Amino acid sequence: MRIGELAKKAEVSRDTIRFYERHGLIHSDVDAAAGNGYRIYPEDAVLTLEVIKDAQAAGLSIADITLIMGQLAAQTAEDFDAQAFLDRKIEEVNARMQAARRFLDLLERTKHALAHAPQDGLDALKEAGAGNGNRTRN
Amino acid sequence: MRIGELAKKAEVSRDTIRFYERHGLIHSDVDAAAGNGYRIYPEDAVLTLEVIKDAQAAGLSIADITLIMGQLAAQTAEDFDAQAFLDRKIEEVNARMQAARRFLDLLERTKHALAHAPQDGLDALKEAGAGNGNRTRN
DNA sequence: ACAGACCATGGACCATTGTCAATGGTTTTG
DNA sequence: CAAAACCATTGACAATGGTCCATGGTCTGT
Repeated sequence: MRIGELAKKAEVSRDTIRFYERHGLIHSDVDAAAGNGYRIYPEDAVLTLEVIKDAQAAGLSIADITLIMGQLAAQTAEDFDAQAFLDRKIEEVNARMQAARRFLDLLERTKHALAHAPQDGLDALKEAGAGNGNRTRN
Repeated sequence: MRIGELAKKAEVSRDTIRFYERHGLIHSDVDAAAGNGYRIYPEDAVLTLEVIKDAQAAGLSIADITLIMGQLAAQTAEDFDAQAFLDRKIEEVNARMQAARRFLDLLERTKHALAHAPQDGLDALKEAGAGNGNRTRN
């Protein structure tokens, strides 16, 4: 499909697609038959773009995602590196999710505090870390 | 405490603390007694910095965090706005966590695929979205 | 055939989130 | 007391993740 269709389906801008392509995250090839220089993207590019969104939400950089999407394909034998890399990323994402969970709790406590005692909505923030046994410190 | 101590305790750089302060995320006042222009930070700034880290991991921008940390304190009566704002942020964080969870699954499947059949570690990526009933599309 | 929508390429531009360097003063410590 | 470590302020620099613009070609509907 052409870039506009892909952009619409994946709900990203054409420019974003081109940006990702420049960074090796997705690929296309020129429509040789048509000879107009237009690029053709495979159907699964939609899926790829959605995975990229998820990866970004998980806090990974474009560079990381490129490694995962691309370098993994080119496993010549350094699967050790790939495994280690994946393990590191998995840990990172887990850590980030735990932090996000803590923050979500805080937001919710703040919201309820605000609903029940509007005069000091900051109490939840002030007592952050108390009341939830989740925090694993250092 | 002074900036260096805070930086050490919260494990961020002095410059980061100053950056946050310029953006209204944390506050200090000049040590009037000493008269040397040094700034003094309250003890709970350590906690504040940790909350900021969590919030960032949850995907919030400095501007958002500033709103939550600061504007909430100044509830003059527009608690409606504050509630709505919190609700929006809570939803955002939830969405991001779900995305992160999806991506984490993908990473783990990729890892196992790589361990068991090194010749095509990309299979997990290719079948992304299949096999996990989590995805709520559009 | 002509307007309006689409495409490519290249480079400029932007916001966000810091980091670093320069300059000059203060405190601590051996 | 002198060096090392700390502090403040200002402003430049940098990486990341896009977005926008200019230019020029192509396609599609009427």
